[in-house]
Amino acid sequence: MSKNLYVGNLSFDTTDETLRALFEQHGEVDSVKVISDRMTGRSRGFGFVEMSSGGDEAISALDGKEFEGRNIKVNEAKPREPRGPRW
DNA sequence: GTTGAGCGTT
Repeated sequence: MSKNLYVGNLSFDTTDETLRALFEQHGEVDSVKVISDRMTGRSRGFGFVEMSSGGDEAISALDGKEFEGRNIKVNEAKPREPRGPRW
């Protein structure tokens, strides 16, 4: 079973590969996605990590820890919401 | 700097 993790307060220098490398130290990373504003292309400062195992360990180990100069927040992610009525 | 997206038919 996989676990979906939310990672917030990320540095704007953080990428999907750096995030993956960080989480792979505590479990099996199934997929990583760093969120960026699709309109501007700039970083939003947060991302998501899907882990096949060790997700719980990664949360307790990486939550509140400093990463790339920023204190990151890690916890289980919630289902994605609709993008909106129309934009 | 805080909870993702797709532009067309998965």
